[in-house]
Amino acid sequence: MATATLRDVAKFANVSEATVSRVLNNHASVNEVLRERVNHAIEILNYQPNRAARRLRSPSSSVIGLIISDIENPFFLSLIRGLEDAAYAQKMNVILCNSDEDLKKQARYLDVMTAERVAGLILVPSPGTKATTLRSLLQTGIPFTLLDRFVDGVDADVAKVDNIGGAYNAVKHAAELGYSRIGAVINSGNISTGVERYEGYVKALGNANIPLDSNIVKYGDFSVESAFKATQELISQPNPVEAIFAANNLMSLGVLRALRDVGKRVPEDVALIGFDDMPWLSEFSPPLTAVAQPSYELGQEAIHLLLRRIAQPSAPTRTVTLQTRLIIRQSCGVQLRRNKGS
Amino acid sequence: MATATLRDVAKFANVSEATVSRVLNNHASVNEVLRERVNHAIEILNYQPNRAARRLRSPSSSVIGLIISDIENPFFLSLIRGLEDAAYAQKMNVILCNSDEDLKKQARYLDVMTAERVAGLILVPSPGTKATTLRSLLQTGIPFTLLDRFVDGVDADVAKVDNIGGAYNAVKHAAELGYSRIGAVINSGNISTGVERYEGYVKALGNANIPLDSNIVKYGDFSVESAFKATQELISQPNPVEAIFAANNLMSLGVLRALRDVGKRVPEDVALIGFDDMPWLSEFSPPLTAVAQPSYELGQEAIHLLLRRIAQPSAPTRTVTLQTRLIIRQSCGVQLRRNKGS
DNA sequence: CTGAAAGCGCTTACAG
DNA sequence: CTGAAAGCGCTTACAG
Repeated sequence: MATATLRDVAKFANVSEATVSRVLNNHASVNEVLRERVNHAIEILNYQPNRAARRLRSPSSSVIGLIISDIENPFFLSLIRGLEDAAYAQKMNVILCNSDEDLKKQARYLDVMTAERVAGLILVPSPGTKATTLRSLLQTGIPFTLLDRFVDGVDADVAKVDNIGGAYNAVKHAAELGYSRIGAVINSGNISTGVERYEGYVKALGNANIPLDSNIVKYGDFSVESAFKATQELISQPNPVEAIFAANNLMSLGVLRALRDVGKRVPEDVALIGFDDMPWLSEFSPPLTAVAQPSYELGQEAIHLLLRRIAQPSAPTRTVTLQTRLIIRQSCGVQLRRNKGS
Repeated sequence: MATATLRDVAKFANVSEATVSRVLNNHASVNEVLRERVNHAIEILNYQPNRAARRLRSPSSSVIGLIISDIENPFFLSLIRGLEDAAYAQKMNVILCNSDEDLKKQARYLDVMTAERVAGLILVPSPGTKATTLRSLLQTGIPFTLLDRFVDGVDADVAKVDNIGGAYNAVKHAAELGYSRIGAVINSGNISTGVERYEGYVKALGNANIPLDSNIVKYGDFSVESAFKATQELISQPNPVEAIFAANNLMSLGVLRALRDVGKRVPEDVALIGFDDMPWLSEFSPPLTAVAQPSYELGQEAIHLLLRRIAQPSAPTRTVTLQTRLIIRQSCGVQLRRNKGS
């Protein structure tokens, strides 16, 4: 069943193609009779405008491209949702790709999106994304904003979270609970979130007059497995840690499992504070203390930045930083420590 | 910075547009010298082919559209991953939209996708999707397959899971543990998964000679909140339930919370068996017994079905049904019951 | 208010 | 092996 074209509709309705196009786009005043005839023809022929053709003529598109770095990471779930809701409110559609934290896939999807001539692009850059990559994206002229992570040396809009402050508060809380051997399991430094969360960790230690011991800072990628391994190394240190700061949700899970694996209880033997809250963390045993990110709002903010950029291509770029919130549950050992204190 | 066009490249390289196109598409033998010149020009001008224009001429596309019904539901995470991996292996790109279990959004994204002229479409139909909607999709001639859920009266390829069997095994397990008052919290009947899981529930009760009591079957949508409410109704019944079967992951969470809310312990007071496993269910307190779906494989299967359909548009449609697996942890009360038995 | 015509950026027979 | 030309399905000045 070959799809009908605008020309078919025009013939069927016995009008010019221009008229059909006008009806389609709700243009100016088209005679009511003709409009009816055209709409009738559209219905009969089951006509679907070809967006490719349309875009060729008038490059304004209603679709926003979103490249997420890891669709399997629950952190992105409500972020995507917030982003979509904000887009929807502006009558924009969003299409989503998953780069899988992989530079090659990211490059491919960047190509797909630019070739699709989306109206704008929102990118969560994969680890190791080069400034040059983004600069040549800039060259294509398609408006884009960076989400969650930024890349040094690229002048672009960024919607992110205060990672330094979030990590700082988490580790500060641990210090206030009386822990002084506080280890960290962090995603490695080729991405801004890892760098910043480490910075917050260091800052909090300094503030609490706890010396930084690089032996109890271990790195991984974003995965459960890498955190599992990192934790194994961490706890095999001669001088045992009392608490662990895990730099993201999946890594918290890895830490938890590694601890369990060797029979360490949380928080009795080792306390745990994670970054990223998830809806089901309170159902965990123990309920996990974590730094909650305003992910829904972050998604919304990305849309706002992008829309502003589309409207004013040469306005100065801006970075919007949203605050995090520490949600204290059981894994940090509050209860334990309070009891001890009293 | 206006993006360069193929014509610009042709001029710059001092060749015809046809030649540039041939180089771009790795066509037949182009003189090595010209090829070099063209490639050089492409580099210099930072040329990006306009996919819209290309598609207008030769409608074969390398992108597959995926419409997910709820991006916030973790069930879809590894499903998407499997789907993408399979697509990637075939050099196809997938773009994703979220219909949010909403018929209006679904219609909109269906439009976006068909207008984009994607090579094929994979759809997780939202509740209440009409057969007529899908039939007119069929009319457009764009190949599509249904994923996870099917719609009666539509002759299309379907990749799904054995929901009846999965629910049956879950409830059978409960019965074997000695529970006879087994309630259910199920997503309502306007979508195939809900219908089938209910069917499995009924079948298992029948098999165990437990009379079906419609007072302890409560309905909701897919959300935590709806399951929370449904559970409140359920446990306010005069004759209390001993176990609850929850028809999906988010609903399990809702059941758990509602039970906690009134101080009921799981599994001591009420046992719980859910549908859908999640990577972190074993970290729950108690670890949740659940029906695991092979979601990664399900995603892969959808791609295979679609690719076959694209290759052979008029081949008979098929339904591929994957088996589930019951993962027994603590929430069903195995331990409890075993101890009691011994 | 409506139509004829040009053109968006490509690809592909058709000649040569 | 290469180029001139037609055309994919639309939209938008330009006339009238």
